[in-house]
Amino acid sequence: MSDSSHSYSSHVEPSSTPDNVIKALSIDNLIFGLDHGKLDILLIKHKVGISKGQWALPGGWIRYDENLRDAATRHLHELTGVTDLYLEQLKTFGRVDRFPSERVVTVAYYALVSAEDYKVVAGNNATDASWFGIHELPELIFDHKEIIDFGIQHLQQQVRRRPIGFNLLPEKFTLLQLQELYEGILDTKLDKPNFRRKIMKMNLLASCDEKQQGVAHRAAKLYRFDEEAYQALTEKGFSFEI
Amino acid sequence: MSDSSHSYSSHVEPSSTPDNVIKALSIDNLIFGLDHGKLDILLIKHKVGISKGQWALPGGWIRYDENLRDAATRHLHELTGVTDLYLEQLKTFGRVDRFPSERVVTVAYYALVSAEDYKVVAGNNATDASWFGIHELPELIFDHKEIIDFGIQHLQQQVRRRPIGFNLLPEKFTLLQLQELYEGILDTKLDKPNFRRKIMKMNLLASCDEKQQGVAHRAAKLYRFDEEAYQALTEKGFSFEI
DNA sequence: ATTTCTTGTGGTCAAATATACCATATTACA
DNA sequence: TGTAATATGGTATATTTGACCACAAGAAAT
Repeated sequence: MSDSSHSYSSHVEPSSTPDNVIKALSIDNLIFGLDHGKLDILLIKHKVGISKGQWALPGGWIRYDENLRDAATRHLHELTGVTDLYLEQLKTFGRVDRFPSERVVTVAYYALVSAEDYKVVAGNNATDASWFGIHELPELIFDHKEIIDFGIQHLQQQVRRRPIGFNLLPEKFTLLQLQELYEGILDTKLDKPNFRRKIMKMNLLASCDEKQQGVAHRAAKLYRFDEEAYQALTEKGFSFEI
Repeated sequence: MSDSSHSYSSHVEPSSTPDNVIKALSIDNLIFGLDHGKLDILLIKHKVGISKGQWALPGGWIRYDENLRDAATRHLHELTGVTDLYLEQLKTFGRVDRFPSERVVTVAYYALVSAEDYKVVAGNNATDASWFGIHELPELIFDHKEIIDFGIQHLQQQVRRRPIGFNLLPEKFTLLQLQELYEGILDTKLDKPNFRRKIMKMNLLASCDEKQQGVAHRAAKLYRFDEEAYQALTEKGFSFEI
């Protein structure tokens, strides 16, 4: 691994900062996962630096010849093993005193994943990587708690207007799982028959012609999100809303 | 004026870049105005540097001891004379090749103003500053056109969900002005009676107990946006939607 | 004073949507 | 075979949306 892949936990010793990165500019990733209806966030522990041993969002420096999203993807992979997921820009955080002793502005990215689909392992620059419930977060470095709070608020708004919630579920899911997802994120109770009708009327779900296995009651049908149908509808001016 | 207030047009000669700023990180402001129902953007011409004589979004470097929004506000003031307005973060643009010869990431901010309320003058580091209709934009430096395109799309989405459109109007306005504003931004035609009812039902407008002056027809009532009422409603879970 | 023109304002009605609640079908498992 | 949990369909009512009509107001021109 080259020097420039060091996560920024090493940055607090200036001499160890790789010189092919943009100083004063970093990336932080906010990865949401869903575990039994509970919203989780992926955190890592830095291996070295002032923040060694402390929990943090997975992130690090940006290389001179690297686009922002590429840097985000790379750090996520190197720190947690998570790959193949689409990161969306959240916001840039730049309070003068957010980083100790130096001025560092960070661009935050976020994504939603099905926790069970992603194996999480501590990468080369992390001693630990794991999921935390949003109500059981440990102490975090810098302004990472602030980034998380902003991200949760953002998620609650976005999930109602864009079909991003599906990313939190496994590829095949039941309508009840989907409903519980929305109830979890939005912190409300929804009427089952009405919810089903609303979703089905959108024509965004494709039936898998399969049923749940091994449940102690009537098995539910499995559906998957039909990305193509969504694209087609979007071009016709369709707008998702829950 | 101190060195650090130089807009980044001077940055292309490295030796002239002030050293109390964060290199590789800049600000750009996207200021929307409304002129006779036409959406405008505020542009400036840099006084020096490689982009001298070319139109650009008003922006520049960020000082080490300066928060992002403060930097945005400062540059806007120094370049155009515009002051007292609330800038919102839009997005960060960081394509590797967006800036010539160096790697510069820029944080874009945006705001909406009533064009007639703001006198625009070229500041110390600009030879020119003026409004351009979004369909009559001149050639722009770097990726500023891309920033504008993203901003317009963002505006069209936001204007329907947040009462930000009012910022484009004078303090006192008529309902027809407001309707034309929405028709202009959203590029649609709206039914007058229905629009009025929808707006009035929100209880966000306070009557000024005044009427239009000097018009060749029945004078319309003047209203103003009731910021306090909006705050109160928001806390009760009200959500603005057009 | 009357006309004229543009805009403000109110009404209505059908269609679409949201919401609440009831009832029943299905099926894995004990 | 029963039971429990879930899927699924029905329906009646309130609310919202969208389209359209008609007329009142009032400033200016004649």
